[in-house]
Amino acid sequence: MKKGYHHGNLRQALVDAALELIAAQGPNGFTLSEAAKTADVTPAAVYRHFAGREDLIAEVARQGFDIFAALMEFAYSNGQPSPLAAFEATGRAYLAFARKYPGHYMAMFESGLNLAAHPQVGEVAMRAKAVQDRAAAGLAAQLPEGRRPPAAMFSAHVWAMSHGVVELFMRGQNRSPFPPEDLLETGIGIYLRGLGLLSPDK
Amino acid sequence: MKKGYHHGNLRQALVDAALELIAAQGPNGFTLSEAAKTADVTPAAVYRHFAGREDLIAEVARQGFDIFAALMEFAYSNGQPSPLAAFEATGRAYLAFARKYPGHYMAMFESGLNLAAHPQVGEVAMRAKAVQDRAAAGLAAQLPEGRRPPAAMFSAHVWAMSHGVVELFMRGQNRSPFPPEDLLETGIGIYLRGLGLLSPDK
DNA sequence: TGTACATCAGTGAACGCGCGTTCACTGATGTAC
DNA sequence: TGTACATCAGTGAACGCGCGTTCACTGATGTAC
Repeated sequence: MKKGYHHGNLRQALVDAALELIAAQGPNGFTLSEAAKTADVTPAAVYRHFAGREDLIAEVARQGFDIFAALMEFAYSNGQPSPLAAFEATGRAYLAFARKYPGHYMAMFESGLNLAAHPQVGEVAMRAKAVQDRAAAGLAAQLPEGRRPPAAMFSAHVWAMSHGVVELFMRGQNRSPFPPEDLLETGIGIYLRGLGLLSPDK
Repeated sequence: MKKGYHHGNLRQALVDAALELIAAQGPNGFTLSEAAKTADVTPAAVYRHFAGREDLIAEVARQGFDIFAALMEFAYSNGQPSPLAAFEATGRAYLAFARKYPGHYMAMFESGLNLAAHPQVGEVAMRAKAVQDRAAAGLAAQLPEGRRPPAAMFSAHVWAMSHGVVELFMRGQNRSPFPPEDLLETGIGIYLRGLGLLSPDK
């Protein structure tokens, strides 16, 4: 990390501080002042780099969606080696992201950030969502037309279960005898079998 | 509503005020002072009925779990007329509760309330969870033993999808072409088909 | 029924606190000559 | 290379605010005689 002007990379240092605080205390426990203190800087210094508190959270979320989109792209890898394998990989990537980047995840999905008020964030979020949709559509295309659910519905189901597993069993105080990763893997497996995309005896 | 002593039912009036504020501004937007003001009372008056801010939220959550448990009991109705019908009814009840009692739902699942620190709340929460588990177990019992997933896993899957649908598509800013109720109904339907509990051609 | 008294729900003022934000400033860095 | 100057990242003090909580109080209600 190069030390440039006074602090060097204060902007990113503040984002990192916010991430740490959000991960530790939740998206609403974090304060601008505390982030500044964590970065060894006066609260006023924050305003050289961000319009205010909300703008800082938005940047955290934006970086999160960016990483998330890249991870999903990588997992999906254009549907290779098969639509099914690619789809399952995105499911695993979702949970891996939530586990590895808890601060980002909370800023993205639990901070109540208004995406419409931050178009640049919304744009990156859309990019990530597009990967999920593509993965779902690719898999749905394997079904005979008559019994093919709309890809948007398909995608929503899987997203809902993924998000639910994260919120309830990875973040929350709810205990399950099964690790979140296993829960999601088996849950999606059963769901795909219901769609006829997995053989019933697997 | 009887007017008893000075205010009458200030305790419940405060709970109701909190519910209104939580539903409007989220579980962390609510403040003790604002709740007092909404109930036309000085903030200090709150301390005649609650130990503090957290205790008030806990009571909101407790009442929520109470209503929730009753609703689930009613929907389940001891597995009548059939395990499948009863199970599906609990799924619908979950979403109906989230829609009809948003303030309660948020206090219960989004406030970050520490259940361990409020044993009486945890107890009622457990009671609600027990209904879900019973519904899942009853349905799982219909499967041949070899291909029967643990009821706890089964239950977790459905809970995760339900919670995910609420958070993403009922509360959140995410749009789906399908109403949350339809999303959950179809999602659970496909899942049950995957378990072999619904015929594949329904 | 009427009076004196006890209770205790709610008041009003005050507290210390940390918050987000502003502003004039200062002093380290980069640049022109 | 050295000096004078411009830039602008971060400082330090101050602000108004609403928060949760405390405390001595008051006055409406319930009760004993």
